[in-house]
Amino acid sequence: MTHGRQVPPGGTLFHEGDPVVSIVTVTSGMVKLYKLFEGRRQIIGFATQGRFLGLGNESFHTFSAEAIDEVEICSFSRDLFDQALERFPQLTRVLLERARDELTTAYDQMLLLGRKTARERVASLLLGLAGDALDADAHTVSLPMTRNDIADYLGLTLETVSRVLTELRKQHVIAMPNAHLVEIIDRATLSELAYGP
Amino acid sequence: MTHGRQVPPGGTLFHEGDPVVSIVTVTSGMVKLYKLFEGRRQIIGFATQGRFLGLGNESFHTFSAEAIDEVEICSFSRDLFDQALERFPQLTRVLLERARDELTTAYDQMLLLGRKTARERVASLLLGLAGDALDADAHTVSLPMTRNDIADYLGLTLETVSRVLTELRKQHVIAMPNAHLVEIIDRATLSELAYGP
DNA sequence: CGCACTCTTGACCGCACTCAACGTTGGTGG
DNA sequence: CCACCAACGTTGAGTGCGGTCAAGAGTGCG
Repeated sequence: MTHGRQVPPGGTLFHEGDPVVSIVTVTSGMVKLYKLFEGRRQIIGFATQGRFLGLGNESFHTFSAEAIDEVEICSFSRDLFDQALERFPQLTRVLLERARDELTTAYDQMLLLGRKTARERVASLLLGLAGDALDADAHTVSLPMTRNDIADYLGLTLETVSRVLTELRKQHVIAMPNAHLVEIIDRATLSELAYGP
Repeated sequence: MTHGRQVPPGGTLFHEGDPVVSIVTVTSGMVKLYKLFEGRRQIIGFATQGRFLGLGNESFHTFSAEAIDEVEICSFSRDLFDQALERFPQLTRVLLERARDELTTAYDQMLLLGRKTARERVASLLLGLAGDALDADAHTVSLPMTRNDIADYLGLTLETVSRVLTELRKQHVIAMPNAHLVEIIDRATLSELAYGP
């Protein structure tokens, strides 16, 4: 069966280790995907409109998923999904391409987590979200997640995230109309921080 | 065309950004896969026997690959690979499954890089390599790579890696017949460090 | 209004990094 | 065969970036 659903902020879609009973796609809103270890949390990605959670065919979820704001999702039962794969073999290719994309971003994130400074990490996030936006070169970036979420995504603490944002603001690299909206003022500086010269 | 080749230690298989001209699998030896940023290096994985480098169909390599010890590889031309995908559609499924596996390990590594201490990172590496070994529960782990390679894989410095290994040795968690061979003595402690209780 | 939650800012701390010296090992050529 | 050297690994001393702890300032909701 296919089936739409609303999930309120903070609502759980599934947990790591849960058996995969249905394939989920995000219709609107933002979902955080994370893993836990000894009370510590690593957010491995933020999923927005159009994103598959998982790539089908796995038995258990390898991460947890939780709504950040009001989220709409669409679920297919595994059976239906598997039937679709039988009927439209091309679909496997599409999934493979998705997997490739996710691997590429995962590798980029490993570089960030292993080798970038706090400033560079925040700059990378801002440009990453700016690029994700529908309007490709948007000057404003929305940050619906909390500072804690950002920290757990970037391998930092919420205080460090806050300090870096303040610093970038004072240096007129960004402006912040409010705590969850960033205007990119000096994209060149941000880009050099995130990706080098 | 398909085509086997030997690569000496330190030899380059390809660089990040190079166009993908052939699909490469590792036949023997160990290859390090890495990305560079501003002179810093992040090793995203070590590939051993049987591993595909890349998952076909991408235009450019997303990481560099370099031999650690004496390596044998087998390359297929892209054309041949694409033909095989046409003829044996099931192959796409196999690739998708590989991609899933690599994503799972990438997510685990993101947790490690973002949220684990130096001790926990080294313990994770040792148990990871022990699990990779053909003999599943081998209690000796081979470390053909340098301390620098290990550091760049774990998001640490070579000095920290060396210090942690020394510490684990002094605490009789491991023994080291030589610098590139580790005997696991207290697997329980190692496992608790790496994966929690 | 009051409570709870988030964000910001400050003071201090500590884990891992940096810099430096020394030890070990393996390869090379006299 | 051994002296030399370069690469790698280990260890020590000191530093600093980001973490921890704590206080205060918004902000939104019942």
